[in-house]
Parts: sequence; C-alpha cells; structure tokens
Amino acid sequence: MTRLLVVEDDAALGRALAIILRAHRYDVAVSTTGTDALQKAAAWHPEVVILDLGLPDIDGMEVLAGIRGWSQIPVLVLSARQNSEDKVYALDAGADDYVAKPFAMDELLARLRVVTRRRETTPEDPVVQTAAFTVDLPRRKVTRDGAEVRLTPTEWRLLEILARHAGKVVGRTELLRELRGPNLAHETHYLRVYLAQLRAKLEPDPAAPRHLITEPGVGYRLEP
Amino acid sequence: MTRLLVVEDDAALGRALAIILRAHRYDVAVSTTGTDALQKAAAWHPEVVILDLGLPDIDGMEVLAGIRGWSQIPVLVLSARQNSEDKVYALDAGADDYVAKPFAMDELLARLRVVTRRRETTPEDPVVQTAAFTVDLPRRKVTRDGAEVRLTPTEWRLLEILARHAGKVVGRTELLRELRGPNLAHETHYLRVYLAQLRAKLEPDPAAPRHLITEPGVGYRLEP
DNA sequence: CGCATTCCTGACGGAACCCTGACGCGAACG
DNA sequence: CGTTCGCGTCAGGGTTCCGTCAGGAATGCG
Repeated sequence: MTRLLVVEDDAALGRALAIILRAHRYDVAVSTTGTDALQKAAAWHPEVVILDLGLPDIDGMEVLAGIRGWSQIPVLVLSARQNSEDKVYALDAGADDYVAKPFAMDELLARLRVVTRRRETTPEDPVVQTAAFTVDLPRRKVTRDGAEVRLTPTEWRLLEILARHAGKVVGRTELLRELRGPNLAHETHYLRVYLAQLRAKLEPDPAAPRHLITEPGVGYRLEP
Repeated sequence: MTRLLVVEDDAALGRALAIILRAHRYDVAVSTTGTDALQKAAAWHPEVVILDLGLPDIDGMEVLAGIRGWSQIPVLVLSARQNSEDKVYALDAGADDYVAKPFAMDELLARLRVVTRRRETTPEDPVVQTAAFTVDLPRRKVTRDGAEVRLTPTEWRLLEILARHAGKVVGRTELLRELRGPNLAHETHYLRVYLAQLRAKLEPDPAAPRHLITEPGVGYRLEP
C-alpha cells in the first residue's frame, strides 16, 4: 500500500479525504499543522504528500520547502487560491501538481495516480544473496567474491527463474517451459547440462553444490 | 534547448504558443493534425509534448495512446473540456498533466517546468563518468581526455539512453524504440553499427570495450 | 545546385553459444 | 547380484549472434 500523508487543517475535510483515500487502498496519515507535517514526513517516509497551503502555524510554502530540502517525494498541493500567481509559485517551489479548491474528488485521485505512477515504473531491486554469490536481478549481474561472473543468456535466464523463486523448488517442466517453450518441456537432460554449467561458475565446490540444489525427481532450488 | 512539440489545430493559437515558448528558450515544432503529430513525435524525438485534444483528423486521445505505445516522454494535455471526467480519462491514459482552456500562460509555463524538471532529475547524476570519458546529459556534451568529442545526433541519442540507465542493461527493443520508433524494433543490426561507432569514438581500445558493454542476446549497458 | 555529413542496409568473417549425444556413477529395486 | 533409472560430466557440430567494412540514399548547408 502506498503511504500517503495528508496535510489539511480543516479537520472535517481531512477526515473525509482520509476515508476516501483509504477506500482507494492508500495508507493514510493526517497532519493538521505544518510542524506536525514536517515531523511526520521525516519519520514516516510517505511516498506521496497532499499538502493544503492554508495551515494554522506555518505557511504551507515553507512546509513544501522543508520537504524539498531533503526529499524528492511527490507533493500535490491543494489550495483555495485560484489565481495563477500562486500556482506558479508553488509549482516552481517544487510541487508536482496544484489542485484548486473546490475540486472534484475523481480528478484528485487521477492526479494522485499520475504522480505515483512514475515511482512504480522504477522497479524495486530484488537482490538474492547466498554465501557464495549474489544475483542482482535488475542489473542482470552476478558477482562472486566481488568479481562479476560472465553468464551466457540461457544460463542467466535459468538462474533468474531460480532466483525469483529463491528458497522454493521449481519444477522441471516449469523451468523448461520458460527456457524452451511448452513443446519441449520433457527434455530434462537439457537442464542437467545447464545446471552443471551454473554450478561450475558459481559454486565453490561444483561437485558438492550448496546453493544450486537438485530435488531428485522434481526440479531444482536456489538456496539463499 | 528543450525540444517541445505543440499539437494544436487552431493555427492562430498554435503560432502564439510557439512564439511565447520560443521566447522562453524552447525548441518548438508545431503540428496541426494528429497524424502529423505522431509522425513528428517519432522522427524528431521531442522531450515534451503539449497536446490539444481537439484535432481535425483523429481523436487526441488516440494520439496520446500512440505516443504512449512506445515512449514515456511527458505529455501535457490541453483541452476545452472542463469536466473532471475527461481529465481523469486523459490522466489515466498516460498524460502527465491536464490544463483546461482558457488557461493562464504563466501557469502553463510553470506546469511545463514541472514535467521537464522531472526528466532532468530522473537520472541520479546528470553527469555520468567513466574512466575513459564523461557524459554530460544537460549540456549534451561528451568529453574524453578533456577534449570534447563530436557525435552525430543518432550517436548522441543512443549514448544518452544508455547513460540514463547507467549501470543497467537496456534491452535492444527498448533502444530501437527510442531511436527509430515502434515499428522497427527488431533491426538489431542497426544497433551494432552505431555501438561500433560510439566505441570507436569513446573507447580507448574499441576492440575490447570496457564501458560500452554488450549483453549477448539482450542489449547493451554503459558501465561507469 | 554542389558539397559534406549522416543515415541506413548489405555482405562477410569470426566468435560465442546452444543443443545433443555418449559415457560414468551411484542408488533403488527386483 | 544384475538391471534400470536418474543425475552429472565431457565434447563437438551446427547455428545464431556480434562486430567490421563498405557504399548508396537521404538530408542539411552554403
């Protein structure tokens, strides 16, 4: 769930927003003051901030500046001011969007999706580690004792599948389907050859594998 | 200068926009039809698109979909429709912002700065360095041993994409989509030729590349 | 209109890789 | 005790993939 910080001094509106946003599967926290907002932003690390500029203690623009001082998280500004001057000021100060009140809820939700969509396209980096080697899936790299290991495309795809199911057994037919398509899902010999190649490149003692383990009669398993 | 494509069927408004935007140091091209917009987007590779939804030939939403089919460049939608329904539809279809007509020019410029700002900050470091050469993305320059290296436009675009994903592998199809559009995403030979040209200009020993590395069967990678 | 640069395609050599076959070994089983 | 089955190892032919060179087409510039 996406963590979302709502900064809104109007308690009724804040509660309403929180309810609707939670219904749309956001993990919502609400601040009613600027100081609390800055504190929550630093401590809770929300992934998006909805910021109403009208706050009781400090100016909303200062809250924005305070956040931008150390973070690039998306900030969507909400304000009663409609003149373009204020919009320009907020947008140039680092806001990712500006919605004037009164606003349509579905539009706010859509604009929220826009700013969060950008983060999602940057996939997280799942890295699988074992005692002997490290598999970096997004970078498509395998390192052993700090040095990069060169793998052929097929070797990599095989290791990738095992790494995605790290710790679990992957059936032979499933592996072969991914590697060679559904028609040749019974050529188990093919797997043995490539498993041997992977072990030769990655295992300290290829004859006694500790991480690329075969489950007799079933398939193979990558043990972290 | 930031390349900016304005898609606007109203010739007078299009010209006015172009003049103002050029005064703000954008490199502007104008399309008055949807087909021309799609063609220009693929051929000219603008960095931002301003898209009016009301077009004479094809629906503006289809233009948006056409661009989103192969590129993630920011698209700022301009429309006379004010109801939130249309806004939600466009935003969810991949638009980065939605400005309703009539609009204040300074607000449009501010929102333009927002979407371009994001592009500039996406790479962690806008300057990618290797042991042999330096790629300065904002200045569009490559230096090697202190001297600037002259690159052709295509060579630069290729290097730019690799630099944006520095350290990570970029798939062949992704590279070709960015370079030549979605239809020719299988001409891998084209990539080999240009990679060779880049290596000849940048690598100390082009026969044994250390930074412009090929990942067999997958794509290429720029190693810092 | 002529020149220069750049873009793109084709042909070719070489290297890397994929896949298959043959064989050895140990365990399970009758 | 012999057979069978599954697994691992080694090696080699065929093929794919990559890099290089070259040249015509297209484009931009003076």
